[in-house]
Amino acid sequence: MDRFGRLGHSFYSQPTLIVAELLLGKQLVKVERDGSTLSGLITEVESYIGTEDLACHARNGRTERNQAMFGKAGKAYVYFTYGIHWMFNIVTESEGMPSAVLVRGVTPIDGISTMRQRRQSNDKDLSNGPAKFTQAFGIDLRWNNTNLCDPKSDLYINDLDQKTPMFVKSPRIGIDRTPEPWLSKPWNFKVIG
DNA sequence: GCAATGATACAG
DNA sequence: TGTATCATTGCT
Repeated sequence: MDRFGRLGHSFYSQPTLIVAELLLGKQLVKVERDGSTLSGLITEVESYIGTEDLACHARNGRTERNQAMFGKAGKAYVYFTYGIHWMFNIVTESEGMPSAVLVRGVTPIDGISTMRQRRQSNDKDLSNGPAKFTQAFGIDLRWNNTNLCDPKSDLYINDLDQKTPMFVKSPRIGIDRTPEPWLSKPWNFKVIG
């Protein structure tokens, strides 16, 4: 599982759009308390870049909710929204520059039976959305600020040493009230097929 | 097309 | 302290 190695801080500290593109096709892994493993290949990501980006949660500066984004690259920023859903982001750039990549979908690889238990859906809808994915993987506030680079952390991303798959760029999803030019920035990357 | 469901942010 | 909003999902 860990054969190709966990991605480290130097990977995540690259410019956000670079990290976002390179994350496509990488293997997101979570080790459960019982020792079993959940994993999936990242299929869709979205970038939120700094205080200038008016769609980014850090647009109004640091708050209790978004403080993880101001931390080191490679840490998780997890937040609750719509009263129901958890969202999982990976912090990018240098410390103090609040930017992150939202994981919006993965293709399940390991632990599919666990994902089926946690979600009541057909296999197609197991993890093909930002909150579907966190529910399938059991990710919530407890993973906020988790350092994905730490060899001891139960959540990390594995470099499979594969070429970045073909993908399309689109405007970001669900940010309708964001003013231009940020509304139209093609910062949603989605693998084709 | 819209309800669910509650934390967050900001106005007053 | 009140309330509009929300980086969504699932059902009608």
